[in-house]
Formats: sequence, C-alpha cells, structure tokens
Amino acid sequence: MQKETLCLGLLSLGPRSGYEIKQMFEGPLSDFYSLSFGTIYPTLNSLQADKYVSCKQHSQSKKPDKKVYTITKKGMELMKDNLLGDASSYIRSGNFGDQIKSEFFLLLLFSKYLPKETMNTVLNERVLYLRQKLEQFNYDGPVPGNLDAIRNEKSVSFIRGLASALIETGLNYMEKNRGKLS
Amino acid sequence: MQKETLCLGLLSLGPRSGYEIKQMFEGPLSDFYSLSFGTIYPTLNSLQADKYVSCKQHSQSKKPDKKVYTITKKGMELMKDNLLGDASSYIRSGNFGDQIKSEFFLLLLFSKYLPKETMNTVLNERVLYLRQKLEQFNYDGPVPGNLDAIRNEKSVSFIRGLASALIETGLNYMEKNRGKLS
DNA sequence: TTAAACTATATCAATTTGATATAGGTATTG
DNA sequence: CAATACCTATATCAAATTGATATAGTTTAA
Repeated sequence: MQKETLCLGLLSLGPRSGYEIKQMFEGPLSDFYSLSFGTIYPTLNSLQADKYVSCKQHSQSKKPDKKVYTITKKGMELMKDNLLGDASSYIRSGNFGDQIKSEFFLLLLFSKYLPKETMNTVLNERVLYLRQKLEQFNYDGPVPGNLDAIRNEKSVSFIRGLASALIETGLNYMEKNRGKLS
Repeated sequence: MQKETLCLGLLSLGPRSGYEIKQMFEGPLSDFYSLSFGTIYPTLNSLQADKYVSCKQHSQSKKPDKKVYTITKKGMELMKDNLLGDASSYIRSGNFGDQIKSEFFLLLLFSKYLPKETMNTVLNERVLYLRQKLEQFNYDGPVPGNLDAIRNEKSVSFIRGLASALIETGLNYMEKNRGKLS
C-alpha cells in the first residue's frame, strides 16, 4: 500500500503527529505493517505541500513543537480513490501472501543444523511468546489516548479475532507436532 | 536473518546457481521469505571471495554461463555459527512477529471507506485465493529438480502442515465472521 | 540525584528492492 | 511458419526504505 494512502488512512481516524503515527505502527499495527520515521516524516511533509493534510504547530512550553496533522477533504478523496483503485491488488497479500519475512520459519527450515537442546529452548520460548501475543490480542482494557481510535474501529475487532484464532491454531499445532522436527 | 546465512543455508541443500536460489524464493519459500536478484548475486560474489562457497562455471552451449555455487567446509561452519548465535533473536519474528507487511489487513482496517459490493468481491476473491494456497501446501506431487531438495527437508513437512492449519483456520473465521465487517 | 526512558522532529549512510539491460531458447497460437 | 510471449541466466542501478544517530527537553524510577 502506498505510504501516502496509509498515512491518510490513519489520519482519517483523527488528527495525529508523526510521532503518534509511529506509535500506532509500534502498537496495535505492529503485527501487520510498519513504517519508519524516515518514511513517515517526509510523507507528511509532501502530503501537506499538496494540501492533502493541514498542519497545526503546537508549541509545548519546552518540548519540541508538536506538528499535528489533520486530513483535508481533498485528502479523504485521494485516500478513498487509492483504496478503491488498488483494492484488488491487496487480495493476494498478507498472511500467506506477499511481503512476509519470517525469520522463525527460516530457523525451523535450518533446525537440523542446531543442537537439539537449542531447538527445544527455541520452541519453548516461541510458545511463551505466542501465548503472550494471544493475551495481547484478547486484552480489552484501556489503551493510551492516541491509540484509542484505532482500537474502536469495527474492523479491528474482526482482525483481532482472526489473529487470536490463528495464534491458537499455531500453538496447538506446535504442541502436537514439535516431535516431528527432530 | 543475514543474507549470507540464508544463502549458505540454501546452498547446504545442494549446489545451486543464483537464478535457482531465486526460484526457491519464488516457489516453496515465497510465503515465508524472499531476496531479490540485486541481493542474491552480490552476496554470492562476496561469499565466494571469502571462500565460504566455491563456484563452477558451466558454459551452456548458447545460454549465458551458469555459475553453480557449492558451500565449502568453512561455509558450513559459518552458517552453523550464525544460526546458533542468532537463534534466540528469531523467536519473536514471523507470523505475529516482526517484518510483516500485510496489505490485506490494511485493506480490512480501512474497509469502511470502500463500497459494500467492492468489499464483498474482495472477500470472495480472498477466500478463493486462500483455497488455492491451501491446495498448494497440501500438494504432494512432483516438483522441478532444483526445488526437490527443499521439499524433502524434514522441517518442510512440519512447516507445510502448520501453514495448512493456519489457512484453514483463516478460511473458517472469514466465512463465519465476515458479516461483522459491515 | 542521577540514570533511564519518553516525547518529538529531522536527517542520512547503508541496504534493499524493483526495474531494466542483455541475449539466446522454448513454447504457444493463429 | 512466423510472431509473440515467456523462460533461463547474470548483472547493474536509480529509487525507496530502514535503522541509526543527532538534538533537546521531560518524566519516571531507583
């Protein structure tokens, strides 16, 4: 997905600073997508230059100025047009689509070159890690203000439910089949 | 995973050309990892310069020369050392770990900006695509020669079984819960 | 009190991708 | 049978992206 469309999409949930957009990627979006500061800040600048977003500078007494971006009408239109135009190309992407770099699967692939006790530890820690992820996806308590909007999206509960189901399947599979690796 | 470790790991399954390594990434590895030609060829050159692989030039009558790389003893040692040294850092990566860019999930996230009939088509095509993926993972027939070695790895049947289980879960979830999106 | 961690933007070297160049072979199709 | 498309095979490079670092003040924890 074009970085412009993505940033506009996130700004459509409410005005945000670049730093807050990054927080979304590190928080609720971390399992699905990420952009670095080096991409986010220049994208916001170019979106502003082309009037897809407006910017209000909040001088915060002593911290560096916070630049809060708001999506414009023109920006909303561009975002919707882009989403509609590219929708079909996103169908074959995602879990078992494009753009995945799973180092854990590579480790499994080459597991025969590792000592058995190492692989045992790795699999145990993977299970712990996935249980932790599962808790994360099932967690329903409060979240920091700037992450609240995304949490309350209708689509997010669909996505969280799917992620939860997938992790559970992965955990069950691992527990039942880990013997087949060695 | 370092590109060197990964290329060495693939060469540990048998001698290969750069083009054939790329075919592995486009074939059986496509759902888990990928490297471009722009990374593969320079990596093979530097591995050769440092004696981690040897290279035999096969002049093929009329096609361009095929450079077939073979992992050396020194290369096997480097690969194993790297795998062991970095194993713990790969635990938190993969499905629901790092490095995933799922455009399909982004599309779901922004689905409210798309016409209902578009999302309906998208979801139908996604289901078809996943069914096709499922077939791919369950397929047990013959594969081209250079992809055979990877197919016969013990770890690969574990991985394929896992992928298959995950896709099935995803399909079931989608069919039961797609109403919740709109 | 002092170190660590957080808020906030900006920049940039190093890496990586995706496209293109080159060049001949093979398969399809009307 | 000729034309078109796709396959084998390596190489290179502009453009995009990351990951790290710089800067600088604030807040939290020990």
